[in-house]
Amino acid sequence: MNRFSVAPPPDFDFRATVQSHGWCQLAPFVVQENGRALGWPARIAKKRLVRVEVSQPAGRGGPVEVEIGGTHAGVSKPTRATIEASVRRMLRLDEDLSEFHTLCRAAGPPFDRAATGGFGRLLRSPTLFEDLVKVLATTNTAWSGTRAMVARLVAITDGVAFPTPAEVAALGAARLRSEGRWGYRAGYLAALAERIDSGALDLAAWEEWPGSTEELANEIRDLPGFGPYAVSQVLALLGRYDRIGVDSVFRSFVLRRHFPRARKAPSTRRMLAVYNDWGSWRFLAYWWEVWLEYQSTIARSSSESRPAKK
DNA sequence: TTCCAGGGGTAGA
DNA sequence: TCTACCCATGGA
Repeated sequence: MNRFSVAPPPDFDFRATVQSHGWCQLAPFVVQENGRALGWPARIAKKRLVRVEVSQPAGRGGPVEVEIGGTHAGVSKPTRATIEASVRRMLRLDEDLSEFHTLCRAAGPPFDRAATGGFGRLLRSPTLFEDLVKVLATTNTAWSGTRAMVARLVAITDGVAFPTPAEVAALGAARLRSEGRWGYRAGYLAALAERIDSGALDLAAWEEWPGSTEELANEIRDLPGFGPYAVSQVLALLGRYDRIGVDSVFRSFVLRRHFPRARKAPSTRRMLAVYNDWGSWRFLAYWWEVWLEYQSTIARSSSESRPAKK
């Protein structure tokens, strides 16, 4: 049996999750038209890969269908369990967003639509290591550079699936720089992989962190190359939304949306204060506004490019 | 060639 | 804690 389904929470929306941010565009993810399905090569044993594709054919609230390809034999129960765990992590099927959605309904338009649309689940990678690497690849580079760096990393290591920490560590900083073109980030990437591969850093502890966000943030901040922006992004991927990573997207968006008439850009503190009332849900409130603007941009460009009806 | 991106690091106030 | 400043590097 190479196909099974997973019951999601009633408000789960597959497309909204897949297209929640840029992750679906990064290798080795393959996204089907308009986020209908998401595929990736999954490692089920040291040397064994299968192709996994997930979708939600029945739409919001319907079952998530998981199809496993690239193998003639049926997959074993443990393999299926591994893949289901990955799918749950990536789509955040176990995350409770009811408090955020309650706040969204109370806030009125346009936030109420975040609740009805099942917004708030940011797509993750199968592993936290992969998420950390991808966050590092977003620092101080254009989005096109991020995509290229991640694609080259996959190409020069595993070639198909996202590499393990051991594979990245074995490559070393010099080749990550020369072949991966990770620039000055190459040293950070190699150090991260080595710390995990050697057992000095246990990412499993971060997934189930019992302490405060502050403590977890300090742990992440200890990674070379992870400054305030990257720490906040990782926290959001770990389900902690009380901080907003200040980057060029944040600055330009908040200036445009909340300070349209400002002669000079307000301070970072003033920009962040826009979302203070959202407390532990600041990041999702901010990202919902960004997401709405992005969706309207897409809608506008597609209606402009659509030929006029005769 | 210049400019800048989904910044990081550090010093000094 | 905040600001100013320098640094890095590939791609448009």
